[in-house]
Amino acid sequence: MADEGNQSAQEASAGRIRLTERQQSVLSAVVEDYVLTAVPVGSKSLVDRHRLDVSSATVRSAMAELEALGLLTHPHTSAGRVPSDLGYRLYVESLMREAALDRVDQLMIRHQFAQVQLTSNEWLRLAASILAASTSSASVVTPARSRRAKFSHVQLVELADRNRLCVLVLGDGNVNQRRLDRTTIDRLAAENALAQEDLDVVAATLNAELPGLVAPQVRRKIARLGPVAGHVAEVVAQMLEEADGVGIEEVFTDGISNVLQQPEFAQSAKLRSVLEVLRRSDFLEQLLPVLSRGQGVHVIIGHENSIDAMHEVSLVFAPYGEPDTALGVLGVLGPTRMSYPRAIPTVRYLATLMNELITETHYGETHD
Amino acid sequence: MADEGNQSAQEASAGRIRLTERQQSVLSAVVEDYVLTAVPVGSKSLVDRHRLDVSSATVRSAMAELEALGLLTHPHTSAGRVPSDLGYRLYVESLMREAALDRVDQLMIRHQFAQVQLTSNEWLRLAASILAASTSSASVVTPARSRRAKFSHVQLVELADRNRLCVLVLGDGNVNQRRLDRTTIDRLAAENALAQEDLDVVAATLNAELPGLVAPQVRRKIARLGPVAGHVAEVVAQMLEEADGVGIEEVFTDGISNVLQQPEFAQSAKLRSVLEVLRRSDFLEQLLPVLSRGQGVHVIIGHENSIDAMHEVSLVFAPYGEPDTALGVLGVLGPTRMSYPRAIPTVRYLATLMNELITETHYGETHD
DNA sequence: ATTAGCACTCTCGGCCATAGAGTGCTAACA
DNA sequence: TGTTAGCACTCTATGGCCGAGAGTGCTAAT
Repeated sequence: MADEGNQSAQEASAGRIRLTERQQSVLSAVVEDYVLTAVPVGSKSLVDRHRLDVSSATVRSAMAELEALGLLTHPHTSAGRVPSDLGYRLYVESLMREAALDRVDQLMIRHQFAQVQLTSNEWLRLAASILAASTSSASVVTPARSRRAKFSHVQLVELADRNRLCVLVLGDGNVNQRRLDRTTIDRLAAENALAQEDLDVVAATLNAELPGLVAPQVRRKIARLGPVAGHVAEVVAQMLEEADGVGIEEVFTDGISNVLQQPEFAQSAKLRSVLEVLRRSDFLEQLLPVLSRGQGVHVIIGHENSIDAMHEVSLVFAPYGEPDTALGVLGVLGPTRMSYPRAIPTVRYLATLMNELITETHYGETHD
Repeated sequence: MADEGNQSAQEASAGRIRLTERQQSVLSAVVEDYVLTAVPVGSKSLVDRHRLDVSSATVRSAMAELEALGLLTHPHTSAGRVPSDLGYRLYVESLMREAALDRVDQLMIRHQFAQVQLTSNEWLRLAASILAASTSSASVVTPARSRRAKFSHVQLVELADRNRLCVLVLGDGNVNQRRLDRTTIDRLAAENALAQEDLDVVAATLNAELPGLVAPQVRRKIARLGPVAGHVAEVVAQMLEEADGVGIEEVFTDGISNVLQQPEFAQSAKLRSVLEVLRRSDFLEQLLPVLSRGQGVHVIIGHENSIDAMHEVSLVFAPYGEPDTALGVLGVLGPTRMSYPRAIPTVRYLATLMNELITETHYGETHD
């Protein structure tokens, strides 16, 4: 029930597997115990913890069946059972009872956003921080960006000396800035257009001509804008092109130390490669196909991930924003042995919350 | 010779210690070997590596003397010697032969900055990335910020629906943005001033009245600006106040996995607390006193750091920018066993480079 | 279908012995 | 007097060994 895209190429399907009542409850119990303790769980301790009214022998045979189905594994002959990636998958898809996020948690989260008037970057930072804290995992949040940046507004600002700043507001509400380069400055100087008043005139021209346009359209207009405005429009076009290419380098991360804490990453070498990937763009490209699969929370467990370095971790994340205007991703990264029943509702809630913030949907002060 | 602020309260002084020629070369050799191998270095292997034309017994006695002075330590009776924090300090201050950064490295770094037209945030990101890569440590870069944010320019932008964006350019060239809150929007709506033309008028008013002012001065002017402009000025004042309080939450970090790689952090628990500190503001407060001590590279080794979690790491960093207008910090964080002869020139070079970028000093295309 | 019983397997911790690295000391030496 | 060779000593690291404990899988009984 957790996932709407469960038949995808990369999220292995556990759809075909039919389990008996008993197998289901044993698998659930194993997953839950293992998530909690990080220790392979044996038949004896299982019946102790979960008041199953059967003997350990019965559980043992159920475990053997589950292992034959590829849902559990055996670290070694005389150890307890550990869920396999497929086991987690089945658990997430059909065993886990998923509830909406706790009312109290919802309020607490919402409260933090209401607390301060934040700029959009700080929303992202806050979202990352909340995700990390309330799932005890690492979190990742990307800004919501339009796939094709549109011009909305430009402003040119006089700074000290010969420095002039170009502030560009995009159609999705994001703001980019860049200092004008020397050759552009020279051009402006040649036309005697370095003073703030002159800059305002240039900006006004662009603001009249360019709104709604994407980079190539701006480029096509450059010739018609005259030498000065045209030169600035060139800069604007460059900025739009850059904005198109990205959404990647601006990733907000938090809670890495939460993951370091987990016993499976005690010998830090494993996490190292994961961090490496997190920092680089590869990993977001990995998420892109999922974005196209639309709304909802997506779960990628261990080896389901196409990136080798990510074979020991799971991702729970969701897109937010609106596909046509501005789209971002947020989610958490933890060991495969993470608490999916906790992570999934949290990610879902944060995604809807960010949706609201982005579209400013909360007309009234509805605090729930 | 490395440090201009070596007599500070927190950087323990090794100034009083006089060493014989032999002691000096032994200490240097121990530090250099240990930095390289991470293994306690014994008298025998020392004479082998560094063609010292003395016997191991001689080295042994020198080592014993250095240990008595508190410059070397003994993990246990029959292990080799390891430099103490004080040992590193002495090495850094007077033994290490410090050269400027390699010409080739300088060019490579400069080339990367010249490569693309970057926005200022991407400069910071790039600086962090370069620092991390070329010192194999974690790096930290904060944006250059004025301690008192000054108003320079504001722009109000119409977005979709009832969303209006306030873009504020500060005196130091930084740009902040914020979506106008509901009550401000209502106020504008009441005065029928939601259209872009009306917004431009409001912005023009503010741009005429506020340039150069800091937050409290803006507050004092609010009453005189009329209902609409006054309300926006209120928002501007808030934004200025926030900008005053910070410089902290915006920290660019890179290369954490470099540090994870080091054997001393193999069992990740140690690094965890360091990361925790890095993420939080405490650590920058720690650096603030150093900023006031002025230009130059500063080194804080292990226990010299007042933060407990940092007792196993060293910091090498430098301020950049101009004290009065915009000031930032950049540097690296690594195990105390880091290569100071590599880190110090690199940090120094990056600081001067960022200085140039910030003041746009490179008038010509001087590529060296 | 479930369970009790049992033999079997494997890990983990402790223990011991050994090898090796390195020290500190002392006595000889230049 | 500073340097060196030699030597006894100490401590770690490694590997082998053993026993305890946990857990399984199988079988026979219910």
